[in-house]
Amino acid sequence: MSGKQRHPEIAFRKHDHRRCQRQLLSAATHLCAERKLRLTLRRRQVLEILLASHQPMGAYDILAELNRSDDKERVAPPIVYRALEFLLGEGLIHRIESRNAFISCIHPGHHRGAQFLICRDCDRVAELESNDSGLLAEADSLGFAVDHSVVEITGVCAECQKHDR
Amino acid sequence: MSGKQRHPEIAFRKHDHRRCQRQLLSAATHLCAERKLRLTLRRRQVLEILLASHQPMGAYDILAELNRSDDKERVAPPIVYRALEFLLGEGLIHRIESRNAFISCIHPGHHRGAQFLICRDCDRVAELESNDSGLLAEADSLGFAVDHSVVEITGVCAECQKHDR
DNA sequence: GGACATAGTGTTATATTATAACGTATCGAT
DNA sequence: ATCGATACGTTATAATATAACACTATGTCC
Repeated sequence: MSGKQRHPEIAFRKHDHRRCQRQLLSAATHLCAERKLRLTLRRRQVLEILLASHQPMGAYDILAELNRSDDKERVAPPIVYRALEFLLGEGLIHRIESRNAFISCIHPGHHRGAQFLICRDCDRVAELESNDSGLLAEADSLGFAVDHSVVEITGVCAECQKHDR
Repeated sequence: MSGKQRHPEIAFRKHDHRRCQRQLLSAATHLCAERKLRLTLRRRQVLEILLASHQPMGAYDILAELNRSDDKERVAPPIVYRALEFLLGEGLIHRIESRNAFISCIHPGHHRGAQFLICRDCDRVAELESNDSGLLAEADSLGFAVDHSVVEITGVCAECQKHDR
């Protein structure tokens, strides 16, 4: 499988996003098949909406997007939240706590907490995979059993700094 | 000034909390005086409520607490949110993003982002002060200008692990 | 010490984010 | 074909947060 390595700062660079999207959706499909899970219509729709960009989206933005396409069916919040819950659980998306928002994962299926650089100008988010070992070691030395870690760094990305702020 | 050093895991240990509280309130008072800021009634009340424990509290919990004491005056959400905003701005409290909650800072006035260990059993929160230099270095190498960092690690504290879960 | 500008408060209303509860539909196994 | 389990659809509502505006207190300039 070629082209699978995605560098962390992909969101901050020009890239063939169509291809990126296709690959990630395909990865999700395979992952669900392997795990014998159902990537149902709603789940796939929500994932596709998130895959359309490397920007975090609020649940209600996703909802609006779902309701935009067809002018017939209107869908209610629980539909979206349930799909998000599933996708989070399988490591296909992440939640950005500091924004109450959700974003597609660029390393689908890796459960271990990622780290995010969030540009406050353009709102793009880079997903890093440092092993924040220093901190985890410190937790360990205090006898603290780590479940999950949230690391979200806000600032201004290189691109936006060029545009003079 | 004696007894000023507070170790990070203080929340997870028995300690003279009355004293801890008194010192932190006094530190806040001095800090506001130095900075020529007003630690008004509402601000002090909210800070005191947060200082009463090392546990994060939601804005509406704080509100309820404010409204409990006197049975006369009822205060509305903006009062609380404004006080919280001030206290956050001066580094007297922190926001725990993953819980939509607020907690008193054990190193008042230090603005740089702290790191938190959050016990999901007892809800106590330890405030660390690692320099998560690895991550910041990585941000830097991507040309990303860091503003603020959120680091929240959820798990089970040593104490709660003893109680067999 | 009165007039002014500013910062803080009080109040109402409302926006935004998230979940409870319950009935219906779909899927997969037998 | 039936059954149990999972997912969906729907209504209502909970929990968190802010907008907007009038009023009050504080500091400061003269």
